[in-house]
Amino acid sequence: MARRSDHTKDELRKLILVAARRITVEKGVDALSARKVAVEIGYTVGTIYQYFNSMAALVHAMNEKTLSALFETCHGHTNEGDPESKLIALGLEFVSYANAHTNEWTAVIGYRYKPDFEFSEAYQLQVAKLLGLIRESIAEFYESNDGAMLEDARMLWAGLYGVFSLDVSGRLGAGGSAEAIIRRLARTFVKSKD
Amino acid sequence: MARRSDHTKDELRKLILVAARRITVEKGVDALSARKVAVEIGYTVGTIYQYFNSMAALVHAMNEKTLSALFETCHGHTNEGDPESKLIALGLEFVSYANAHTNEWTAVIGYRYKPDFEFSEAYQLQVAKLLGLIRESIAEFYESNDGAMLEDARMLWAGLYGVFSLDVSGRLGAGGSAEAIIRRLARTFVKSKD
DNA sequence: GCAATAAAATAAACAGTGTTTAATTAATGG
DNA sequence: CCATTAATTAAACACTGTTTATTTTATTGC
Repeated sequence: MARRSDHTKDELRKLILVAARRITVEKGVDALSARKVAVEIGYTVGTIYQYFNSMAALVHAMNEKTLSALFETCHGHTNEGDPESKLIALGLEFVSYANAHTNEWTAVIGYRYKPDFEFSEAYQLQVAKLLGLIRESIAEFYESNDGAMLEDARMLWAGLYGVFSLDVSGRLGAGGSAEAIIRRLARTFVKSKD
Repeated sequence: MARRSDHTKDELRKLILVAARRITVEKGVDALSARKVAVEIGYTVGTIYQYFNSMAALVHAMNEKTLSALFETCHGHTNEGDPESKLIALGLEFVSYANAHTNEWTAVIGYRYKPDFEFSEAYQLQVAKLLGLIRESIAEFYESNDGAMLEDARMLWAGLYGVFSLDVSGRLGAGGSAEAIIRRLARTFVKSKD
């Protein structure tokens, strides 16, 4: 069997990504392998490599979609009230998404790319969009074109990132709750702006 | 060759850990394997498994030592001045350690244990000690036995953790500097306490 | 419609991985 | 010195990512 035309290139690419996601969701990103994907879609390993140069590239593409899904979930749900409420709402959305999609999220924050791996434009855009959500929620503290806003947003992003990294990997330690920390983070930040 | 007595059990355990660290430092934790360790110390794979139940257990033991080394580096260097200075000093020590020992640190924050893996007492103690450093640096804001101190310390720990997770894995994004974020984090926190 | 070309898929291989097993050898206790 | 016990090995199993040559099909030009 060779050069079948069961699927167009686009379809096949999508098939691969869907299968990779299913495996990741069910068994975790460590259980993801080219052969398993191939079997699931009824092709062989070689075909996977025609569409993705490496497993890292496949994971990367999958992760980009995960980020995009997170954005779509949060977008809109976090635009009401004062900055503190908005920040908390956003943070809690993040964490609840991370917990509802543990394995996918573990892939996003935990997959170790080789040092020379280059993140795609599309991927970086998704990250920027999430950062944008944070910026929106704190915008009223700044005049337009205030560089401090971006830096504060980055700080908050790092804070949130730390929380759900620790949370998802079970490293928060006894007694620490992601929700409590996020509330405190938002509270602290807003207070500092008085 | 079997049952040699070239080394005592303790020596051998240490040999394994040292070799594992060398490989991790030089090539990264992804290049670490039981066989490579075995070759480096002149034994075979099976022997490694007599001392560690799994690769995860070996990495875990190595990581514990990395945390301990970080603590020793930071301890003492961060006890002068106002809380903001202390916090910044501590954060910068963390990040500079992480950058000077990228591969070891990547192993600490990036190694994915299986969901049922249990962290050792000793390991959790090391984490607690680092958290303790943060608590010390902010202690003067609280009366003794104030539960808020622990929660604030956890929040700051999450923030720092986020910063060097993003930093070490190159995900801070263009223009973001770990140092700048840490300064801002400390500044923001202290300001919220006015 | 048919031959030449290009493209997609496969099969098979390579060198490695974590982990387990039985067999072997050496040190130890009597 | 001999039986026992414990440490070490060798070998195997079922995987992994990745690359290669080969096969088969679809597409193109005539």
